[in-house]
Amino acid sequence: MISEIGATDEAARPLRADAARNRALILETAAEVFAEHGLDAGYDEIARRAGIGVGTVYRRFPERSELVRALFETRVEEIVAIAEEAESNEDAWAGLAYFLEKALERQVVDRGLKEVMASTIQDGEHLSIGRERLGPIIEGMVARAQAAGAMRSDVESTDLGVQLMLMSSISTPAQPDLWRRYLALFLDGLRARPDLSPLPLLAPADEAMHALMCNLRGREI
Amino acid sequence: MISEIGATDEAARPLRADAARNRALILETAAEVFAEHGLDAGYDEIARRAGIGVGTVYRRFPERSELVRALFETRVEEIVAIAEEAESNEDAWAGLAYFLEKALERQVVDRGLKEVMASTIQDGEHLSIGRERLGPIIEGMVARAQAAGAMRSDVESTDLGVQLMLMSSISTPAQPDLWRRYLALFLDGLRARPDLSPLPLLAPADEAMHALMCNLRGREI
DNA sequence: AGTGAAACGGAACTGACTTTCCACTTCCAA
DNA sequence: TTGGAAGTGGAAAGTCAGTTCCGTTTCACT
Repeated sequence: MISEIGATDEAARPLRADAARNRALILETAAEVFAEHGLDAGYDEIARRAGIGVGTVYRRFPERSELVRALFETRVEEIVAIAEEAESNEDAWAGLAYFLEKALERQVVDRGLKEVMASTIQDGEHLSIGRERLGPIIEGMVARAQAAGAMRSDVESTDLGVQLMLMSSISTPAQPDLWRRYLALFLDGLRARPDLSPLPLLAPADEAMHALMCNLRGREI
Repeated sequence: MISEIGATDEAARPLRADAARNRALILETAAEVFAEHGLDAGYDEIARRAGIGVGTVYRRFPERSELVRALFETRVEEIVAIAEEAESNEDAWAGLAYFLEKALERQVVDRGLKEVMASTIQDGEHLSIGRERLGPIIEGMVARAQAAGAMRSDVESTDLGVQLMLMSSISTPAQPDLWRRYLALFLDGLRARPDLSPLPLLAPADEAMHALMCNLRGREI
């Protein structure tokens, strides 16, 4: 309740001009670094690229999770928004395909986002956003696509989650879009067909899916 | 060309009895440790579990790659043998499914093996085994399965390699066999169908597939 | 302009791992 | 049985990334 300049978001005391400038610089640089190296990237790499001291980064974001939250909250929201947009498509199958494509477009090029999406539940106290909201939306679309006879009836929404995370690693410098090939293949396998035998085993439960996602990129919690 | 006891494999000078005993113990223990933690597991963990000193492990296997080779050469051969067995199946589609299943059964429970299979080319000078021999066999089966009209004609053998590596990460403590579900789904997507649109993009080249596999589990080279 | 609080940079510290080294033990051949 | 080469265990040294600390600089307010 004090002044106007440099007050970035949560606390009440405004930052000094140089501090605010550096904070913005850190966010900008960290976005790049996390995209390349994931959420475990060293603060010193961020500092080096930003041309500031490590101490400055630590002072502004003593907890890594604060930095992660500041960077990825809106990115996760964006993906939720994509899901909501997809949901509004009358053709649920098309909606699902759209969601998978747009989500992958984002996750493939940003390793940090991929890791955040793989957590997005009780990650400390942060980012308990994504999956809780995404889950029900995907579930609804899956149910509608199955009811419409477009999607085989023995898949569940967690199956899509698992495959989404797997496909988000499929990219090489030579063929950055390679994931599109496997998305197409996956979607073909998802279609309802008269002659399919039912899938073996149960679809993973939500927590199982989460555990799996964490495994996929070494990250704990 | 000297004696008989304790001569383990390559060099000519035999090991002393206690050294030979420890070497066997190291191999036995390292197999476990690598299966759990992958090829980068610390020598100290191996030593601790074997109840010997770290120095002993370093003296016997100064280069990690020697240890890896000693442990995994036969395991890789085993997988090549599975491929050859699969190849002998008149029904190429069934052969491919058999190969994927048996290879996954082995890779899923052994993180070390998974990593070795992801390299198996110019890994130092070692283990230049697997893919060079596996590649042509899979290619042949794919071609035959396509000629027989069982498999869609727009997939290639490298597509199978990519998916094999991805699926080998799908396992949770609660559902260790979960990969079987996604293998079934993948195979369904692989079947020839009159109504499929062709897959987008080119299948990855051999080196692209290799680069991808390395990415998948942080391991370089 | 002057002053004190805030912020800065980067050297120093920390702790986890990896590797080497060496005083002591074990084996084996004479 | 004994001499000495081979082998052993684990402490010490070396690495390396992550974090803290503090002398110096910058800012904002008077």
